[in-house]
Amino acid sequence: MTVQTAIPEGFEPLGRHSLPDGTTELARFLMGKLVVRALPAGLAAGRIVETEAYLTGDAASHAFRGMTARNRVMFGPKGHAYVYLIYGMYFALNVSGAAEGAGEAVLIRAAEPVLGAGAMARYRGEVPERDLMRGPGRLAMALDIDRSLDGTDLCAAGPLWLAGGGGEPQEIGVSTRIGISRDAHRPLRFFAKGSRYVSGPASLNR
DNA sequence: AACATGATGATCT
DNA sequence: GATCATCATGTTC
Repeated sequence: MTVQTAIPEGFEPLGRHSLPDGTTELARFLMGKLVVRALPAGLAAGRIVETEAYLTGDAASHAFRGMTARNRVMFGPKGHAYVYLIYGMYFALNVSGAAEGAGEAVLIRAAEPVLGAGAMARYRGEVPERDLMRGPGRLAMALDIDRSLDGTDLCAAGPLWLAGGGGEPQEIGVSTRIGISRDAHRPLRFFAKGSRYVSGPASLNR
């Protein structure tokens, strides 16, 4: 009989077949799902409350000028982690979304801590619980995510994966994306209306 | 609540 | 050499 770390009910990895085709659909689908991380101190998880889609032909996308060493995961099979360094100090977690061969991904911008907030504080410091995962850089810090997790299969129990979540359905708002200049008008950001755990200016979150 | 600024380094032109 | 899919801290309203 195999002994294995127990995964609590509801935190089991999503099957890849359950991920919708289409990266914009994936960005909507991931709202309310869980990001789960196996940390030395135990499992940590957050309920996703904010995502952004980066699509083919999208000048704001890292894949706009084709595949490079950095963005290669965006061109691989869906449901894998694309992790990159931004502004020289922070990491950001994306989920690859396109059919194999095209380069698309969903940026996970913010989440509501649901498990292991104490473990997250080890990497985030003494900040309000609300701010643990509010923003892509903060979320990556809270879950100790860096480039070593680039390419991780998010549909399998490992260091990092996606789970079903559940809980109350969220009302989803749509807005322009944050922090970009090219193709900035496109309505490709999704957020949980009324959630305190969403990042960005209040004016975008209505 | 809104805005300004500095930190800091890989990546690509 | 310019450009960032950001954050923390500061100032001003």
